[in-house]
Amino acid sequence: MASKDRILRLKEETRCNILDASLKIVKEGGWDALSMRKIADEIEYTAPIIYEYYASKDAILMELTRKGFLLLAKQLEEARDRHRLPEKQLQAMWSAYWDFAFAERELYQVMYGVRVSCCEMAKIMPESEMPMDLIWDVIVELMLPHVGTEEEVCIKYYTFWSVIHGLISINMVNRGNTDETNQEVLKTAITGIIRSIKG
Amino acid sequence: MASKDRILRLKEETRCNILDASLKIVKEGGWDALSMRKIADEIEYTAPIIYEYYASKDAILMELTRKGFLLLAKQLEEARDRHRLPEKQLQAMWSAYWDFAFAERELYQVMYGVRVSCCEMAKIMPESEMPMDLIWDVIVELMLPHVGTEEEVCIKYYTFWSVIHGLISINMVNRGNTDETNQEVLKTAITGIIRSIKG
DNA sequence: TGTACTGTTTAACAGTGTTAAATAAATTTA
DNA sequence: TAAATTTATTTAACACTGTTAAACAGTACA
Repeated sequence: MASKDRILRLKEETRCNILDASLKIVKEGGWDALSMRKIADEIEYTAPIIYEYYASKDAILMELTRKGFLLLAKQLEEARDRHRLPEKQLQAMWSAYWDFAFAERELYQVMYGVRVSCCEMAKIMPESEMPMDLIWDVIVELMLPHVGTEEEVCIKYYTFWSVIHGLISINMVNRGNTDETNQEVLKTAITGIIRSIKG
Repeated sequence: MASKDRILRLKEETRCNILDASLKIVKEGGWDALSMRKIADEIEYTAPIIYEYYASKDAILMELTRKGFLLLAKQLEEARDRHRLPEKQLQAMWSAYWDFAFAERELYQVMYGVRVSCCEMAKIMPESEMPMDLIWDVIVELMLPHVGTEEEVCIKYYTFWSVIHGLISINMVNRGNTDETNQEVLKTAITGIIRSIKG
């Protein structure tokens, strides 16, 4: 009867190995490199065996996503418990959130649907800078008569873009908020930043 | 010799048809549904013909990305030209940016690497709400003694999250900013929002 | 008319997720 | 212990993916 336990333990271990192997492959070659056969190679089995443990590739991604959220929650709690005042807590928590995103970059990607540049050279594409340039100019004008340094304008620009792009991403990937909430968030953020630019 | 022109015109048209067909397929079934054979079906050719016009599938995505940036830039310009004051211009431009993202949702996705929930049920996963709950609570506490409504807290939360998630996405998908710039943007935004919460 | 060239398709390769059938190993039963 | 049954694992296959090479058709030119 103890052998039943041992077998169950072994099964649980393989289940875990599959996740570990997946993450390893992704860390080495990105999410596109992840395939059932490569996972099988890594755990020294053949592909169909994986289906004894997970119903599909999606189920594996799902489990990794779940683990990601759990880990993030844990780190947020730890950050919170390092402080007493709510404002300090919030600051520490968002800082922990930021650190998590880059320490566990692959998990964050699958958790929030951030795809790393589908066509690699999108960054070398001059057209991709046109929207930025247009808005950049208006920010510069808004700061007049003070002539902002490149760094200053850059910070303003990215603050704007982050709010908008973040809100858009969240609405696209997850269920969306109500339209009113979105507009409220946008209005609050944008007018806030504009005020901060004008001093 | 005019026939040469006609043939060139036809080629240009097919080049364009390929893009149109691609976008149509994506709008109907999402980016995963896009395949060379389906594009070929749509333009009533066989798959290898596409390689006479685009070097690879990636090249097609790239061209769509380019068109996206051009369209976005155009709409930003139009928004700007509807106003005179820089602050009004900025507001209109970001509003146009927002509208573009959802009017041309597929283009926005390929432009900025926003993948729509890889494993569809991530939203039904209770763990995915743990990080939000943790931060939610601290925001509520920060607002004390005023007891915020659900809507109020929600707006604060999403304002925070948008800034952070937006900045993270941008850094992951494109080339990153310098660390100092990131930290500056983060600090500015977070302290700003915290201040606005405390009134 | 025959030759070169261009447009287009068929066939194939290597890869993907996934499933069904075949086989090997272990366990239970007689 | 030997046979029967169950479990673990693999091989083979299907339908799909992007991509390429070879075959075929059609047009233009000599």
